[in-house]
Amino acid sequence: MSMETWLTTLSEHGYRLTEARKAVVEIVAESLRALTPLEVFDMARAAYPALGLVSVYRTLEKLEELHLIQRVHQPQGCQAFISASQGHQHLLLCQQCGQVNYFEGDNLESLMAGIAKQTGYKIREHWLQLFGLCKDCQKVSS
Amino acid sequence: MSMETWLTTLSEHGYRLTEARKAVVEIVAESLRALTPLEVFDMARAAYPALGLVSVYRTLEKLEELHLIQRVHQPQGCQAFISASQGHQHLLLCQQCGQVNYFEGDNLESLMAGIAKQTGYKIREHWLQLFGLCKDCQKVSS
DNA sequence: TCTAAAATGAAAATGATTTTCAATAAGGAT
DNA sequence: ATCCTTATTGAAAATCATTTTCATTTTAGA
Repeated sequence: MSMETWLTTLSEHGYRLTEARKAVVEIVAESLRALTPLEVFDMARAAYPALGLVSVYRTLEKLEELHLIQRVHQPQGCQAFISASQGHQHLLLCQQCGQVNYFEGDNLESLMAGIAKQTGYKIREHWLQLFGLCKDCQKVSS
Repeated sequence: MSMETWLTTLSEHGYRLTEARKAVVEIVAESLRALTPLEVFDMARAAYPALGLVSVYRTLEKLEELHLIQRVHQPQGCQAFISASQGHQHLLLCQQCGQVNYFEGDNLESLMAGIAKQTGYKIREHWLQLFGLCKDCQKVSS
């Protein structure tokens, strides 16, 4: 999804299109890896120096609320965000360069049904994330 | 695993057995749900009122290093810890009462092999967590 | 344009975690 | 049992990320 789609979505939900928001959206929508609020701040200030860190937090909050971005949980921390490619809710992260890939995990249904039966739980949500090395980083580190 | 096993492990790794540590270990080893440092602090002070919050942080750090506990990631936050039942690295959490269950996810191997083939990634680690309602909480909330 | 309301950035407040440090306590050596 | 080295402690201060407050600016619809 492109920057323009995000801006339209923000606008459609009654949020105004400001310079601060455009700068933040531009960075996050285009990034291939998960970024922390501070990283977004630093990168977005290149295009809009007056930007305040507070506006980064506030914009990320709204983008998350609109499901345009999602929080990425990692052993090193859970403050980073990445574009939320609709439908593909599972992540594959490169431990070297941080690049994020999405994949579908349909085969999980039978596993979850089995667990539900075994434990008596009613399962309502699941998280699956894979960590590894992308094609490029395998070359470099080996 | 019992409190005694944890204390023995700490000792075997050169860590001293202090009252502060015993109080923390007792609470965390016995808990069926993930606890935050502050929760551990409050609960452990019942047994050892002189306990400082700093010692809770330091003890949790060591228990994690020894793989006796693991951090639990949830939409609400990622500061809580639970006993790390060896071998069963996957979690099943009740969204109502917070109870944690463990399960094995062997069936994942073929899924991961498929993703690796598709994407060219070398997968080195994975996280799988299920969220839902335990048997008891299904009764209550319905 | 004009105007009401949303959004801003700076500064202060908050909350969690980490560091510093002098005092204490654990546990191996005696 | 006692001593002695050193890990560990709790309190206070420092740090760091995030949130709140607030006076000012900007947006977008009238």
